[in-house]
Amino acid sequence: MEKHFLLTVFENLYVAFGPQNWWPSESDFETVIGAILTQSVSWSNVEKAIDNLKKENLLSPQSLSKIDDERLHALIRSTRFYKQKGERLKNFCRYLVENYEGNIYKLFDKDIFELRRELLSLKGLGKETVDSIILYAAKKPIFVVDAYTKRIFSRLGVVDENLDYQALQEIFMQNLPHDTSLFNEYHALIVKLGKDVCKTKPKCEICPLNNFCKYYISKNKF
DNA sequence: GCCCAGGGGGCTC
DNA sequence: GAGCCCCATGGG
Repeated sequence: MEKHFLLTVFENLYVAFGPQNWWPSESDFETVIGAILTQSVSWSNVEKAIDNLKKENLLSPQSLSKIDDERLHALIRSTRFYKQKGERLKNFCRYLVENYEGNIYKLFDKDIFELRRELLSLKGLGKETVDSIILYAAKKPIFVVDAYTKRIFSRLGVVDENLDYQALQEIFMQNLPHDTSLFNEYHALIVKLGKDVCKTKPKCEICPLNNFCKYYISKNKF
């Protein structure tokens, strides 16, 4: 793959959809909470939960680390696996309070890969969630991979559809400048394209990438 | 009624 | 390491 290709795709998406303004939140701590709550659920479900937490003044590491389970479950029920997610939130907040005085910037103040390893060691934080936290909350340049990334770029014919997370991430990291705002906008645009166009049943007619998508050129191949 | 979301963990083989 | 199941709401 030519290095220029990934930038060309980005430019086409940006022209078509414009800036996505991720991550929608009032604070970097809120971004972390959103990253955990949005695991396998649409963002509209997450907004309700975050609004609930705000209304009750609970959106802080100190409050969430010691909140009653039943109460938390009720507030974040809209985010699907709410018992698991409740525990994940409390786990993270407890860790933050005990090790960093509840200050995420003290947690973030380290090398990008050291931070990644540390976050990955926390239960309930996998690769995608951790990379989202690093990119959108800590604002360090790491490329976030998700199911849409795999689906879209394998259909474009530039990556193997069986590549794992790490391999796919390396392709983007090796072929793009390590720029936080580029990675921010690129991932958001991929999600936008995935949601609106490139679903299981794609709408190739309205896809801004259709002139170089192999799926579009020979549909019966897939 | 169906489908699937801005995943991760645990288990089996 | 891959394949499967579990979790368990809401919008189209």
